[in-house]
Amino acid sequence: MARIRTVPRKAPTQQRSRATVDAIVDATARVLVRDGYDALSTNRVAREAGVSVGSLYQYFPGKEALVAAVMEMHASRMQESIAERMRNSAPAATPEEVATEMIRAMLAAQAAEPRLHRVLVEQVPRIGALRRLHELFGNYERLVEAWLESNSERIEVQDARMASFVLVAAVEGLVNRAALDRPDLVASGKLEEQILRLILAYVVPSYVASASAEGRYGGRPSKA
Amino acid sequence: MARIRTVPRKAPTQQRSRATVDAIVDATARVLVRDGYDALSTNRVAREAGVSVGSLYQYFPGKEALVAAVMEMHASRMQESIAERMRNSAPAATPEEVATEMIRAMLAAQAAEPRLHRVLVEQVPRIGALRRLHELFGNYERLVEAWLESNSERIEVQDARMASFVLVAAVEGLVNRAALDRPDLVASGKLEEQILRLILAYVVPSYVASASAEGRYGGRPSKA
Amino acid sequence: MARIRTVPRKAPTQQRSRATVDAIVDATARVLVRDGYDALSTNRVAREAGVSVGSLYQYFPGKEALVAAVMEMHASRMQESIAERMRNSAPAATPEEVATEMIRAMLAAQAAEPRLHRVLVEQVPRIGALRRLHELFGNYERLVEAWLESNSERIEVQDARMASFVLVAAVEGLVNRAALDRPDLVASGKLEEQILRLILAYVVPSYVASASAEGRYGGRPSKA
Amino acid sequence: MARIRTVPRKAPTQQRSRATVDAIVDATARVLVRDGYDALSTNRVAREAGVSVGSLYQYFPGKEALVAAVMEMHASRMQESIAERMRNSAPAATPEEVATEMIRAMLAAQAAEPRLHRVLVEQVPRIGALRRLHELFGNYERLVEAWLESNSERIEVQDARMASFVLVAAVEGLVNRAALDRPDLVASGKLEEQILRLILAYVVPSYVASASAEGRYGGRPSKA
DNA sequence: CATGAATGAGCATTCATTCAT
DNA sequence: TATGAATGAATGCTCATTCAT
Repeated sequence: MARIRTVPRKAPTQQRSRATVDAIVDATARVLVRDGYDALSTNRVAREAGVSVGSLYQYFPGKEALVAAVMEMHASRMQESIAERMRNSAPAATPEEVATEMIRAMLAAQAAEPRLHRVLVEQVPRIGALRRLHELFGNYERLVEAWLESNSERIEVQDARMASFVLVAAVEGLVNRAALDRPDLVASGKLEEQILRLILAYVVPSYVASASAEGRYGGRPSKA
Repeated sequence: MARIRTVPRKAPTQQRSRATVDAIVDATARVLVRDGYDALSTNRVAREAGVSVGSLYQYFPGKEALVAAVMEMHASRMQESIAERMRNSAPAATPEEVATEMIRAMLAAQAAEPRLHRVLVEQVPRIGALRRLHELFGNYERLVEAWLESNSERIEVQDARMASFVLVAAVEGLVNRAALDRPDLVASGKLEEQILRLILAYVVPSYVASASAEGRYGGRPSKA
Repeated sequence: MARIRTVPRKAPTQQRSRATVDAIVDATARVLVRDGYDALSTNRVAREAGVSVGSLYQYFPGKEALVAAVMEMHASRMQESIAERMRNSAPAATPEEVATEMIRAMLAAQAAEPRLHRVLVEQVPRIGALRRLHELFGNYERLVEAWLESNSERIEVQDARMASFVLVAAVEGLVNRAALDRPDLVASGKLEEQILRLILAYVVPSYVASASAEGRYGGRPSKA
Repeated sequence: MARIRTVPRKAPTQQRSRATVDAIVDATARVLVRDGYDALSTNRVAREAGVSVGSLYQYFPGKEALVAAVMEMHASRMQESIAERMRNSAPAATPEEVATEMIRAMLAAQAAEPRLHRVLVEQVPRIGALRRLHELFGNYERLVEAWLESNSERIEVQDARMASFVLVAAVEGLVNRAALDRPDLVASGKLEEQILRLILAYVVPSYVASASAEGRYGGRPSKA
């Protein structure tokens, strides 16, 4: 497979070109959502953007670069959305509250542009364009890791790094699958509840053990 | 996008036909592994199979159908591999043993043809052929649900159906991500251990709470 | 500059494809003559040949290969034309007669398809396609060299190899220029006469010296 | 092929314009040498010249005009170089000396910018721009004709006009072919020697006849 | 005059698909 | 049934040229 450049050819300096680039990126997102990755072509995007192919190639060396730009845009927005939420959350909070906040952030970030997110995750082949999304998940992992370590005295896992990978990967898969197959769980808030249980049980089993016994987190109320 | 048929045009009845079809499917798998989904074309597959394009079209209506057939083959083998394992496991076993067995089956199924599996998971989501894999996971869910219900007296979850969805989705995401980004965790067996902890902690927190205190499942040994 | 293949992709086996290939080569020659090398494109040739682009690409990997095929055809015909003439010439002949025969062969070969020859020589860039023509001239040189050596006792040059290069290159240039700028000289037979003088004077000055004094070869009749 | 203008759109009057035009022509020559005729594009030349495409089009109507300008420049320099040499040569000289001087001038003119010359001769014939070079050779012919006539009493040809055509065309072909295929002959000076023999033998066979017998001009020393 | 963003016709090339043999 | 020659729509991409700023 030939090396593929995903870097924009040149930075648009004038105002007019800035608008062109934006129109192209937006058009790419639209085509991606409407027709899917395989049906996306430079000519189609150009037409959709109301721009000539030539102009498109002035800024993007090809299909991959277009998708990479959309990916970048989407990842930035998700990132920002999450950062925003974290900033606004109470400074001193229980692990449970922090975890809840993170899960909600993750769900909200995906919920902003659900169809675009779906296409991006589902259809974009594992090319360079996904790197940006990997970074994003990497950031997540580090956030989770930090959270685990800052609560080390109450946490019951040894390897915080591995644990953060396990958690983020599991939650990611769960959220994506749910978005596809069980939107009802997302809407009803049950997904959130169950993810919370999954996470907390993994991290502090003893805590959930007692909470579950009281019927929280979808646990079975103890008979006694 | 035009409606795409992924169903074989006719079932091969004679023996020679059967051999032709097999040769084509095998060739597709080979091309898929060697060159990737994008480089796959009907002409190339036909050449690889030592068959004329015309013959190929006699049995498969197009590219998608080829990949679907490979997917079907792969999913069947995974299914069979798992069923086999489950049949061979002891009839009366602890939840822990059953869960371990299921996780191992899942990992083993993927490990059988790792490169094909990777291509299928990475590149094929773009087309509808992934549905077959989803079915497979649907089967999983029912298996897990049955397991949960047959152990209902010891299980600490209320809604077995939802729990099975949560578990399978989480594990699926985890296994796929790990296969792509952390093969080391798979190889070392740590992934298996952590998945086990994730599952059991979710299902029977109290059980893990005590086990974790003893240092099992990557838990932190209690100081006492 | 990327490596360019000029080799046909596959040999046509069936009768139908043989006709297709011929149609393509003929169309290439026609386009070459009518529109020139730069205006030649695969699509245009295909249209001219009444064939689809796809068919063209089945046999020729690109523009260069098309031109190479035409070149091959033309060179073969020239070669054959020359060989024919040489075979038919008297076995025992004076150097003068042999030289005359060779010059006539060269002129006749070019005269067969003058416009195609002109385009080929003038416009085709120095790519692989010209190699065939170089071979042809190489053959000429060897022919001339052999002639020089077989007449060594009367010939007044030392290095037959270099002399043959000088002769062929000079005559080639002369013939081409004359074909372009002085067709009158070609038609009147004066070019032939002058080339003969040029060659013979170079090879056996003493011979021409006396002949020229008698007014042959465009020489000035001696006053005496 | 559409009619192509190769004439500059307007003559640059101001000094700044003059500099711009020079920069463009120089850039064209550089691109021609570095990348060849096919890779030459107006945008590329503009970039190379540090000028905007718009400015380029202010002075040159297109790609062909650029090359024509370079050709013009190159031809002028060759012309000048030759005139210079002729002026500096001794007024009363033998035909041999004059011929030698002319050949040297021709070779030297080509040698001044060998790579540019090569590109121009090899790749540019395709467009009309070569006409300028033909003019140059026309000038040569007139020079040679004059020389022949001023030595009419010693020259052994009748038609000086035709003879000059024959000589210039033959030498042109020889020099070009040698530049492409036998640079060794050029470097060693043997080409010069052979051209001299070719010319003189054609013009004054009797002279060469005796000289050749003494082993000059690559002749075979007479046994006696 | 200079700039460079924008244009779009046109080119090379591929590939799913058909159908005469 | 099998073959493979033929098709042509569609894709990625370039570049000469224009024109608003």
